[in-house]
Amino acid sequence: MLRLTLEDFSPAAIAESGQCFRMRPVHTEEQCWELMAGRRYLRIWQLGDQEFQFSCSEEEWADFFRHYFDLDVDYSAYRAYCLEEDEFLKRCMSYGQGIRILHQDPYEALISFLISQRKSVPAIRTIVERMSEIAGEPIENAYGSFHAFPSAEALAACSIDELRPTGAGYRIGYILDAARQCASGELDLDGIGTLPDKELISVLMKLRGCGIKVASCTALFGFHRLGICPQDVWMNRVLHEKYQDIWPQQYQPVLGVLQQYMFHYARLEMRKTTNNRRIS
DNA sequence: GATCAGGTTTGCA
DNA sequence: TGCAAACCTGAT
Repeated sequence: MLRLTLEDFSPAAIAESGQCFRMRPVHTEEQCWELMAGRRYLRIWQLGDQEFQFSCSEEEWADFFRHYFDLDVDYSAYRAYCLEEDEFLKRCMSYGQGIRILHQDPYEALISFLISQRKSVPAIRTIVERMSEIAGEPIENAYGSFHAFPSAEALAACSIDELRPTGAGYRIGYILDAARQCASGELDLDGIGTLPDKELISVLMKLRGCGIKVASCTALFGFHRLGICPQDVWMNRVLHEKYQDIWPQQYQPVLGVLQQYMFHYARLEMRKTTNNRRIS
């Protein structure tokens, strides 16, 4: 158990920001979240604005989770890219204060975002959870029974019929293809980690079911390429309505981070205004 | 029950 | 090169 004061950290915003699918509120406890990252389990309690308690040891924090939450970086440096006159982005950044771009495992990100196509966040969560139950290693701890994210080898060994109960539908073929390529070494995710952004995206896009959106999400959330901005329908609407279809040049180096604030804001605003599909 | 979902592939002009 | 239809199924 570990207690920390963190200035720019919001489990609620991170869990809802659509970048990961295995972090969720624990409803039986106040201000509490849990997550699986690979085979690691973590529980987080928010005790005050900046006061947190974590279920891991100091060693596991230092070795893994501190980096996982990108806490070695000061996000005010990213927010400083905001143009003085950009009131919209200012509102998004204030709204999403505490968002981090996680250092997720590239393979986990790839599989998760292959599933994400044409699916809502709750549906993706359900599918990932069931996939883990079917092919992931069981994990027992003081908080209950869980399943690790299935390894590429475990997934590759599955048949389409075994994965059908996940509800992933036609995406199952995409998942199996990708898992088999990772397991066989045909696709070396560690190896392509050194490629420049554009080449990384184009290698990922050779996978079946991996178009520009899924490749961009994998690059941003799995490879931490902060200049890459996944353009989905929400971000297209923001880009069109707020930026006349062109991102400000100055934003390019950290557009992925700025995008995350905008996406989070736009998604929750849209939910409120069902009649008027405009973002204010 | 209908409609849509944070897309991609395929087929056809 | 551009566009629409088809794809599976859960969530609302």
